[in-house]
Amino acid sequence: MQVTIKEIAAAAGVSPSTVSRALGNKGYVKSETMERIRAAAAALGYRPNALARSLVRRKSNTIGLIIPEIENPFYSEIISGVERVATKRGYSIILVSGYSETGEAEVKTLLERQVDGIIHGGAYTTNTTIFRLKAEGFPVVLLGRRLPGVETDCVIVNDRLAAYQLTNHFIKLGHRRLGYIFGKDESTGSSEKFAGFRQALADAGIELEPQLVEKGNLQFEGGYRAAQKLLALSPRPTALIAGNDFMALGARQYVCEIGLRIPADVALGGFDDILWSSIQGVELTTVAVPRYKMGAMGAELLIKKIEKPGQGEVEQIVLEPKLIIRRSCGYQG
Amino acid sequence: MQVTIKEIAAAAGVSPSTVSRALGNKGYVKSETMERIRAAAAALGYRPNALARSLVRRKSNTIGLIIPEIENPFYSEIISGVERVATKRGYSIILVSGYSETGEAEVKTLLERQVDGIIHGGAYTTNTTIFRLKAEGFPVVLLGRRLPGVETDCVIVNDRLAAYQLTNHFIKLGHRRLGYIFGKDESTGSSEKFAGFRQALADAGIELEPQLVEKGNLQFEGGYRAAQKLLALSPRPTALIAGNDFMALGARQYVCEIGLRIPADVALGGFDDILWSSIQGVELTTVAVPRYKMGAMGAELLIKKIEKPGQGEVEQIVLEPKLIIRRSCGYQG
DNA sequence: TTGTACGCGTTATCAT
DNA sequence: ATGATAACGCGTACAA
Repeated sequence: MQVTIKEIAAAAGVSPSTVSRALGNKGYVKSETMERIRAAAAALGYRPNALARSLVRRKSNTIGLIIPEIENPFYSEIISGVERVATKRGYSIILVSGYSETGEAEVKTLLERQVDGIIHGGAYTTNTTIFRLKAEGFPVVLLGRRLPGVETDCVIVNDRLAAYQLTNHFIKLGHRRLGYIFGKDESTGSSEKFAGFRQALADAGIELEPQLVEKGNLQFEGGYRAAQKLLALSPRPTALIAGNDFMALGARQYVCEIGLRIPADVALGGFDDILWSSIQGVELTTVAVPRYKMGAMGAELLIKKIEKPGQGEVEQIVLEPKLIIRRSCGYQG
Repeated sequence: MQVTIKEIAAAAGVSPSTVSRALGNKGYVKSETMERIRAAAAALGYRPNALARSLVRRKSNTIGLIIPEIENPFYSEIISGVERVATKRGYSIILVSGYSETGEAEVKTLLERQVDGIIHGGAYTTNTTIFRLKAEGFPVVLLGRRLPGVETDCVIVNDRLAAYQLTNHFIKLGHRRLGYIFGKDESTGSSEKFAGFRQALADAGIELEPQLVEKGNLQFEGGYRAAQKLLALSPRPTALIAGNDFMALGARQYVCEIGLRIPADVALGGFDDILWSSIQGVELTTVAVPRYKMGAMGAELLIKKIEKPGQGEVEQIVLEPKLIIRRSCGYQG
């Protein structure tokens, strides 16, 4: 059975409200009775009921974390960052996966559980639920992506710049026929990267042929299939750039299977700098995304919005990407 | 402002309790008033307050998930499995990381939040908190490891068998001088695997030299350093087996760096079959651990314990490992 | 079939 | 410095 504040009151010979004050060190309470209460609480093994507390305080100290595809290790560090900061600031996190496009059900659950705010780890542009929340003034922070048309608080990376730098690097290495593996229409990150890619080509006076762009859906499989199509073209592209490392590795898989060599026959680039990309033999040139930091700053931002509501200029934190040059692009340091 | 059951009652011209019954379809309620209430609720945008509900029901429909090192992608799929099942069964999950050895603080938070049960994704043998919980009859399910001395509900893999099969495979390929990279003392999984390793050697009449065993702490770095030491021995071991793929990849990194070839100069084996292990060029021979399934079954088991308490024979679900033979062991299919 | 009254465990307000 | 009281939002036994 649960030990409640009442039983402590009885044991210590005081009223429940005094116990509440003593344990929460609010208001005045004589240090002597304080002791008695503390002792009784310890003796009985008292554990405050956060539910009851949240109910009366109208604040749960809980934040909802929506992650699309939890099984995708890309999100591991994001979750870690969020968790660490949240814990430090006294918040617990309720984790849900965002498989559905609108996120209707997930958000509903979170709101019913009275979360104080929501962090969304990969909202699609089709997500109207987030839109509504924002309109109601409910604290929401987006990670990695924005919702076009709505100014929402978010922590993102400068995807366009990232893509520009990466593409530019390949161009400088002499590549003029670059295949591009696009992510997903509904993700602003994908569009931003593509924009950066095009810009780099344009600045170098290279015309982009439409058939050099394939969609990969952000998955390993998608990268594999996209590479299949791109490498069937003639003349073959001399380099492939994928919208994330996952797809780049999928492409790599295909390239290896048909016996081509990276980077001799096909150079390869990606985005994110997931752990795989660095290991011997893979050594993928990519753009590092500070995932842990993104999660951590997202949590900081959300908590700030929760605790200082109203004075809400929208904050959009833009992290700078970092080009990581490895063997797959053919560059010899 | 929150829309409560009272406001619906007022809008529909009934009492709060009637609304409660209508929305929860308990007890009798005329279908006509039912309609009125439903309509009012929808019109006002009613959202039940799970906190209040949990308080009175004395059940939160929430489970705590403790994961050591969330940023370790090994746990991604476990989390995914737990999340999926929990959601389907109407439970939310509160995620905490288990950095501290005893897990004292994490568990305290979870209990205060009134979780109905706890899933622990990697309890160390030093964890006395879990021990206490179990003693109190609180629903707890362990994943991947057991606590020696206490019979707890858990979902594990047959680590000993896994190690036996893997080692045996190497022995059959002709290796007699095997280096072993041990995980972590506090993890029963590590000890079990080591036991399987030794057994395989013994059955083959190979004596185990102590210096052929190094500790790797389950991390990439640890694997790297262990390989450093093991490969400095002379004669050099012809094969290395690591307690998990992470360490195996660390070892691989070192092997590559000093210019040795896998498997020609050194064969390599691991455990877990994480995604990396399968990619071209790595192709690590390993033993697959069904992580998603482990999480999913763990959640099923815990919910079962929560909903049918008392009739508690301890259930220990043992999943069978699966040997995955790839290039790194030198076997030519 | 519906309403009344109370309790879940806690905190906050206002007396004392 | 402490205690009585009400309230947070909901569920339920009991009465009507």
